[in-house]
Amino acid sequence: MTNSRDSAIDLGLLLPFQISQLNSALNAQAKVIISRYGDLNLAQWRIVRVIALGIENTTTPVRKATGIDKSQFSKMLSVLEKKGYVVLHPFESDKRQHVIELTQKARDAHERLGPVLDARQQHLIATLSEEELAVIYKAIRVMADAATKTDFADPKPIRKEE
Amino acid sequence: MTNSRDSAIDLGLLLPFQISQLNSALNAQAKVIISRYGDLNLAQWRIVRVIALGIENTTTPVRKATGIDKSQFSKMLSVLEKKGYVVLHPFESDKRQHVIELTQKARDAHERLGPVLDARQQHLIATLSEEELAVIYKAIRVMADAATKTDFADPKPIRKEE
DNA sequence: TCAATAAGGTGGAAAAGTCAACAATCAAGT
DNA sequence: ACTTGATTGTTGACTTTTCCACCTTATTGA
Repeated sequence: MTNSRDSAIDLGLLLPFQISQLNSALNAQAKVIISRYGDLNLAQWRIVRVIALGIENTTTPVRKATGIDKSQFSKMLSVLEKKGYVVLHPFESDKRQHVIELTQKARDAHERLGPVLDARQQHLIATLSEEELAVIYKAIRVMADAATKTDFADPKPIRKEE
Repeated sequence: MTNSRDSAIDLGLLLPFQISQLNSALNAQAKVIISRYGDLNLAQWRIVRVIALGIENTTTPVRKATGIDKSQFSKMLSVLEKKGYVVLHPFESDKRQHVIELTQKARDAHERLGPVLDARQQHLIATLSEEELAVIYKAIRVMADAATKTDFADPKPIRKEE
């Protein structure tokens, strides 16, 4: 399990499969690292990070930036509030939304964890060149776009019995 | 949700995050396609496929090839057995394991779905060149390997309070 | 042969994620 | 101002996934 030679990644199988495997490994790694530095889970950490980086600070944009389902986002946000990582303020421009403000606790957590995760990112891409990274970013965009279609080449229209 | 422009994929954020997003999109796509052709879920389908392709046919190697957690693997396998996709035989070389045999039903399912998923794969990589694909496969290997470490560069040895 | 250790499988609990219904709000037109 | 339709966030039920502790089988080494 800790050795990639055991996994299907070396079997030359299909790409989505390999990406799934890679994602699992990355998730597990992130989870271990994050839990070592506090009591946030991955989703919660991502919310904190998006806000700490100043990317967004109101609910809907943060939710979309993190890619979290709105149901889970609502739950995670209330957990963050309970644990004292965020304070929610009314958002005057749209009273359905909230402005999310990080507490000192959240900023501290971000300052401790951020560098560690940056180091991890460096570690992940250490052996890849700029050009290769550019290819990867492009491929992610292309495939994410292609993944939105489910009705492409059906070899046969299919009538099945069960 | 169906439009990648709304997601973090365009935000230039960290790689693991983007991979996670991509994986979600691919999963959702695969789920739709597979459910259209039968009553298997992704994990079950992968088990069937690994066996149908003749890669492995005993429990532990199949489990490792599919990358599924051993607990879930056990459950999925018994579901497959109940639904009549596989028959389990004792494995004389190691009585803890089983030999997994596909039924005709499973082979039929594989013959129907395989080509569809091949078409999907083609669709996903349609705009990528051979060289780019090679880079991607390499990057997946490299990152999957790098993801097995959790104790690399700690910027500071860290003494934390909680 | 007999412990001791490792590996596989199982089942239950916990966590994460999904889905559908609902109320509040907004935007746009009338 | 009023109505209609869409968006947002919340909640609770439900499903899926992940984690963990236990038991059985193998393997190793006295």
